[in-house]
Amino acid sequence: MLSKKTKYGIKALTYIARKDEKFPVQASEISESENISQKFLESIMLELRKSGFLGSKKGKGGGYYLIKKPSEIKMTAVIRVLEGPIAMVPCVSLNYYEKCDDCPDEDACSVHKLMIQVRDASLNVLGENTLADIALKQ
Amino acid sequence: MLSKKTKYGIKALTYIARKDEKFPVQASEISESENISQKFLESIMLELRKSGFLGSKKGKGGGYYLIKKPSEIKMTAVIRVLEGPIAMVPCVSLNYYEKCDDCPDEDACSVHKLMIQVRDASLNVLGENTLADIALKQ
DNA sequence: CTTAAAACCTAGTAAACCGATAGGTTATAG
DNA sequence: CTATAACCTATCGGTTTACTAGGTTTTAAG
Repeated sequence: MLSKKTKYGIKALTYIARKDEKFPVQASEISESENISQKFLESIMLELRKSGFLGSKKGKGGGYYLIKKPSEIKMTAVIRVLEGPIAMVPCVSLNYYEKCDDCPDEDACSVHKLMIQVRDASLNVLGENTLADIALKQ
Repeated sequence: MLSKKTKYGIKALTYIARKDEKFPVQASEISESENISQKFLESIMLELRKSGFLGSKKGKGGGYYLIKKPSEIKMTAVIRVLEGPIAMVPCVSLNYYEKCDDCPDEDACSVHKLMIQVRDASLNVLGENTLADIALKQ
């Protein structure tokens, strides 16, 4: 299951991408429009800024803005930052690999074999989709 | 992330499928061979029996056995029973659908749009794979 | 008939995680 | 100077996860 954090983060990025304006968008505006707890959203925006997706401006008229073009933001990158690994099992994760302590031989493991396929399928979808793609209305 | 419960459940099913013997397999044997806590595994086996994947025999010489042929057991079915929905968001789940309370219009939701694609990709892999496929060694 | 084995059942529990909330501080535009 | 909005830290109740404990029931074998 996708965490609310990731879901809200993607929604916020989408919101900003759809506005397509020069001046920054406030977290309060997004939280109202998207029905997201403001304080919770603030922490997510902060994370998106620190990880290089957003820039910010403090004070009156401040807010957040995209640093890159929506078409250059892959959903794999967003999800890896907010959610963590895309793989369903650490032992098939490309970016967060961890060996299973119970499993002596990965190549013999049926779960491993299956989850590699699931990972590749998900990775394919999330790698093909950019923020620009999902921000398109309808 | 896949829960240990699901992971252990799939490993147990694989173990039984690979033995390919007439007489039942004990939970204790599986727990030892696969490094799974016995009591925890017992509860999983019970669930797999109650959901129609396994049959059981009590007492000495008892154990668990597959009710259907491995090639007839789709991984979608196993995962839905042990893990729950395959979709990453309830609003795109086929078997566990739930409306998001924050989202007024699913068709306009970027997360929805993306997660439908991820769901279909995963469903495709998990629907194509049976227990027979993943139990194959190598 | 007794004993051991194995499934079956119920309850509890420590730790982690999630989704927030509280209560500020800092920077900036007007 | 004041209002605004990002930034930061801490906390917290609820839920889930991965077990563990401690049995009961059924059955094969001696």
